[in-house]
Amino acid sequence: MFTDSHSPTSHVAARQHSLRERNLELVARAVFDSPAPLSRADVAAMTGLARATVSTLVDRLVAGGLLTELEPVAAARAGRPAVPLVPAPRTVVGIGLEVNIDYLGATVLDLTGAVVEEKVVRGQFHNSDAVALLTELGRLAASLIESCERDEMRVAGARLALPGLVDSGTGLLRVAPNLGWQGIDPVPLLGLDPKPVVVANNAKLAAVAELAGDVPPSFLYVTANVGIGGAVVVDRQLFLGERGWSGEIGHVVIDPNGPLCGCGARGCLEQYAGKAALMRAAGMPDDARLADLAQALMAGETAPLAAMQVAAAALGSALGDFVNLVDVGTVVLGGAYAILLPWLRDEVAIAINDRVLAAPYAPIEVRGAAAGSYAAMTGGAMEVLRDVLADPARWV
Amino acid sequence: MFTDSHSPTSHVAARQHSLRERNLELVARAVFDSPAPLSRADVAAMTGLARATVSTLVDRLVAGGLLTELEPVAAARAGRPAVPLVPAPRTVVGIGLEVNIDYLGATVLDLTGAVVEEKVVRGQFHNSDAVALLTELGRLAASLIESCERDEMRVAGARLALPGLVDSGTGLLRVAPNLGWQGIDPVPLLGLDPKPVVVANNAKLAAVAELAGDVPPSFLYVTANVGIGGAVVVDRQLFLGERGWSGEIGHVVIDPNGPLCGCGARGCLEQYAGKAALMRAAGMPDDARLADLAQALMAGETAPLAAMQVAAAALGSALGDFVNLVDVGTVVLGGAYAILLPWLRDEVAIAINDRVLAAPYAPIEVRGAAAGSYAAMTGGAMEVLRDVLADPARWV
DNA sequence: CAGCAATAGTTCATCCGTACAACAAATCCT
DNA sequence: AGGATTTGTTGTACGGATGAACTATTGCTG
Repeated sequence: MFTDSHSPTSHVAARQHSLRERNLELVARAVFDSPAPLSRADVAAMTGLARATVSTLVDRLVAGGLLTELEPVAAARAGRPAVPLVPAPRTVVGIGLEVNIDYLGATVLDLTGAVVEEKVVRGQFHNSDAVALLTELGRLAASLIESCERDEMRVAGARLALPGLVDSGTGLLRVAPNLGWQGIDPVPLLGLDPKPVVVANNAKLAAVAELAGDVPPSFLYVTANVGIGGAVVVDRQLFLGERGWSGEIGHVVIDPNGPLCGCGARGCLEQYAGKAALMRAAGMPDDARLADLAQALMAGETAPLAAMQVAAAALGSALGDFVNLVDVGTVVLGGAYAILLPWLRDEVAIAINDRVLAAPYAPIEVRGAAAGSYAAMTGGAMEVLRDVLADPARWV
Repeated sequence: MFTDSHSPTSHVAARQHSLRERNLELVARAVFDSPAPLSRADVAAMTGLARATVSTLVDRLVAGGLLTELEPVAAARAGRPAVPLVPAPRTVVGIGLEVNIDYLGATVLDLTGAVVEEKVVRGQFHNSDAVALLTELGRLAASLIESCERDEMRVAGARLALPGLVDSGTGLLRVAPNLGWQGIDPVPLLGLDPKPVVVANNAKLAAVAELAGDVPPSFLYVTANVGIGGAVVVDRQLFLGERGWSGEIGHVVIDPNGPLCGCGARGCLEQYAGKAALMRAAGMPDDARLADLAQALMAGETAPLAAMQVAAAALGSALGDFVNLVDVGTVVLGGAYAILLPWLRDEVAIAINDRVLAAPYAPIEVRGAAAGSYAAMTGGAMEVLRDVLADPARWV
């Protein structure tokens, strides 16, 4: 009755071995987290481990290709110069895959966060053939993997980002309305058998990409491509929900008497702040380009400006509910919203803070996403590398 | 950049000592979780620890008063009879305190989950004096503590449940609208200095009380007293949000053109499914008793029945949004909603499942709360004991 | 009822990983 | 040049888990 959460490791017996694993992780994290390179002595001081212990752990991480020693550089003070430790470039890599409405692609990131390779194929994938596309993406990924392994990099795994409801347990794609896909098991179609591939919703992986920048540990992420996607990040960790379906903000009720939505309900957020709704309200064709809308806005055209007001108010209302329910202090606007930020930010912030009960005590900050295009691909690769860091013992 | 969450312990060096702590926890949990008493050998089999290890750990837990050995009872098979291990009664206890709109009280629970002592004082605390009430509650708690210690029980700590916005970091009560309190630091007012007291919102602690029963590991909890409170439980753990203000479902927008709410916005859930709104819609005085409403409903009176329809639809809509954002498969209705369950459950379930995008793949279950009155007090005491179990090393 | 099989719990030598202290290495300062 | 200072390494000690052997206590069987 008094038992709380069983984290993956918490119901497993702790052996001597576990100490090593945990301290390996601790040391690796210390180096990866630090803005400047650390020495063994620095790590010892930060972690509280003995210098001797840190030394053996670091040696192991270096041998395993997770860390690299730089040339010792004399400090401005007395004493033996320290050996700077940094994440190892181009040894272990993670792969991010994505199918979106107008492109598919793959990116390879190494432990330094550098893009080792990236390939993107543009197209129009509205109502597309899942088997064909995923096979193509699989081939693309396979060529990247081969290239990596030729250069003696170890591929830690891959994450596939899809714009739909993905079951986090089984990896099944329940439905991706904008692709016209449903009931698909995407992993086998990629044909990357020996490599572990995990599937997730693209908004969630895009949110992970924000963690590379200067973002608070907890935030809500909202993005618009064709649909509206959302994600919850708590303490730098994705909050997926029971089955990976959290953050579905697109169909929050704005007005029970509002326009009919594709989902069957009335007055969903998507009918106010979705891309199509936005374009229509701005007096432009549904599939107009975002750049055209931005241009019209900069030109000061009234219909587009009014459309943004409506969208911002709706978005703010939905996000206000979101914050009331989840309580995080920051909202990050990504995708199309990041581009339209100048016309959204203040209005959204006002609407949110109007609705959030706790706002008087701690106002909610609204900001734009830092990660650029292909954020989901990047975030996916990052997630793979986060897993490596969470259990470095597997890789040394 | 690839760093994920730092749980309280995860950035601390693991020493030999940590092994002991973790395995103590593991063994304690195994015994506490098991429906039937376990032997040392059973625990060893379940945890994967060696029998020798389990023996020393169990000895320590028994010596520390967390576990008790029952009389060996011969099994129906060959072999030396096992010594059954069970949670120790009346050794270590947790205290739950609560101030609510019509009562204040304290309860003492031991590790078996039994109520050791409980005291409740009824009253009308709408717009009450915080200092006086908390002083009174403190005195009441002190007498319970004294009584416990006279009987050689160790008091592990206390949780104070308040119907308002509590800052989980500092323990400050920002505002409790129905008590008429704001900007209060409640802990010093209790005057229980040496004992650690943690403050939390009462809906959240009431949700914890549900964990004693047969409830799925993740659920949303909604309760109505005067205001509407909510909580998120994920994997048997309270999800508090960044500052402890999660689950504030009472002011989710139901209709932007709806009635004006005390919070300043329009069409909040509280205006449809709050106790006062409900009574008014039923044609009864705002402060009518719940039993009267239930009786009217059982008598089949039309106005009350219609009121329930409206409330259920609103509640379902808000909960639908909630589930879309947080993704859990179960909703538990507590407080007044538990009593009104027969007139709420089906309507709420239909409304939720109408709105939840993922419902076709996994319908949302709506159920009533199992914990009775004073659920927050009970949940608070349970939380204290959960902390004991999370770190038994501190108590042996 | 004696002897054997089976199961629970304990004892002890061993292994593994961290800690501490002493030491070697490499620099700055005077 | 020599002391001070800091880094990294080496070797011994210690704490905790382990597995095998051992004791304790039962049921089963002839």
